[in-house]
Amino acid sequence: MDIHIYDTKRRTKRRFEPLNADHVKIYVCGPTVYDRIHIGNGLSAVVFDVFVRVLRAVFKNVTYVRNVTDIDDKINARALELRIPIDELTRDCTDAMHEDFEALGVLLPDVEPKATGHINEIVTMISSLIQQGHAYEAEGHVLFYVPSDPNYGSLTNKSLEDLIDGARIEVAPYKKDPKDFVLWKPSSSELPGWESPWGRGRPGWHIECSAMIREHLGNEIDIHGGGTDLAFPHHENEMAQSGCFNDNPDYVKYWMHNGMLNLGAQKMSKSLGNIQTVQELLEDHAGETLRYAILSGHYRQSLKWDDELIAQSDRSLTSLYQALRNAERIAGESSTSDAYAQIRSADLPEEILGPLCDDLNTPRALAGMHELASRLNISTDSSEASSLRDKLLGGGWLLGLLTRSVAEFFTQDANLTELEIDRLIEERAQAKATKQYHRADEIRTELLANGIAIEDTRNGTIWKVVKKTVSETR
RNA sequence: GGCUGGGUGGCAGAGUGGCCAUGCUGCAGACUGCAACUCUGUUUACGCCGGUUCGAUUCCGACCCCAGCCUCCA
Repeated sequence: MDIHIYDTKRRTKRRFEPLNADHVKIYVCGPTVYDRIHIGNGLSAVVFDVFVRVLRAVFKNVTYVRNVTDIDDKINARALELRIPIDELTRDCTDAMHEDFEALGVLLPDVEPKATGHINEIVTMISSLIQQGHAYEAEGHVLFYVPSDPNYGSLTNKSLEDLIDGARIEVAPYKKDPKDFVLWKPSSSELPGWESPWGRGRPGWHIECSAMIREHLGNEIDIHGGGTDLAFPHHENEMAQSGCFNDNPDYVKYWMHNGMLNLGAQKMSKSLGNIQTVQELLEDHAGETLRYAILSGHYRQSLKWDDELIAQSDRSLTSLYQALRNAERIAGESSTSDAYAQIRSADLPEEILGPLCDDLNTPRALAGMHELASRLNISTDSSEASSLRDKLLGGGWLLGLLTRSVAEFFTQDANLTELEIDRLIEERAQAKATKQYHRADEIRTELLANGIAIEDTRNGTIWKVVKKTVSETR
């Protein structure tokens, strides 16, 4: 199946043709680790997680690299504030990030390089850029000389004049051109630093990615991803460095950028302080619910994040699990979508894979999931139900949803033990049999007070945990 | 100011030159002892103004509004 992706640089949707169909290479910018990640970071990770699942369903061999920026002035400041060593901070934050990603159903990338592990490669690239006349040393800094790159601005369609007009940054006196950006900067003795031809120092942010891409994927890659807020200046600068280094400004064949997650009318960002961490959201919501909420919008659009979105997502996700439960009744034992990890495109449901291949249209893919669920709910034939269930789970695998068993999903956070619940349900069944409906309703009310809702089916009574509302939680 | 991307029914959110998106919610029925679940049906749409067209939410143009980027950010 063909994949089409919107390419930020060409500003159009293009058919994806890999450089080498036997080996697809994708690089995505991960977070800077100095604190708990927020749900906006989670969005980016989830989006590219789904995209890589789709790539893997279509291509045999995919290498997915997602970096961790572990050297940065904010990290230094945060470590100082907490009075802990810098490497302890970045290690703890990276561990925490892995926990949060896992809760969101994000699989590990093939390689997760850290900037600090690539200093040699960084120094090599900077030296070469200096030699080629694209960079220069000044007062212990090495700067990229922007006017030396005829392609500068071509990723984000910026003219050099516009950049000067809109410049909000103070121009350091040692810069030859106000647009020049730092490749290497000096470190005082108490800051992390490495010896280099330009003295002890540390790399600038943009050069890290150039170096890690080259080290792990080579001089040319198929796809480069990240948040749209990284397009300028981060990716523009990275393109300048790598493009000049290789003399190939098109070393990235497709640029993909996810939209921002908004809290209220504004982008969620650490500098604005309007963030919700994944950790705190997980206190009240299942990671899978958060993932559904993220996928409910298209990845290039900004997503308005609020309690209503989460509540709707939770109800929608529940309806998918309910269909799976129906399937269990008709077609017998069910499994989780994890069982579909190795399945290739030909065996995955067209209803879900099709939309995902069309520039990762997750809202339409979810619509496809619900259409499958509806067909499952009206099905009475066990082989048909079983086939629909397989499709639902296959689609679930692509989206990273339906990873829990039906039993697990409906019994999450139960207040009573299963034994107690079963005993009460049995008592209610007897009350019903003898038409003591008052007692039967009493038991139902009692269960509900403990967060257990029951449903009578022709095969007996089943139960589930009802979600706590905000007022009940407090 | 420049550069991106948007404005769709109560909410979220796809999509299309003429026909059902989908989910949640509301309403009415079926099922049920009553509920719940499920099913069936159903109301309210495409920012504004022009143009092209037999016909535009969808194409073209102007305008208004929103978000992102132009500083660190996913």
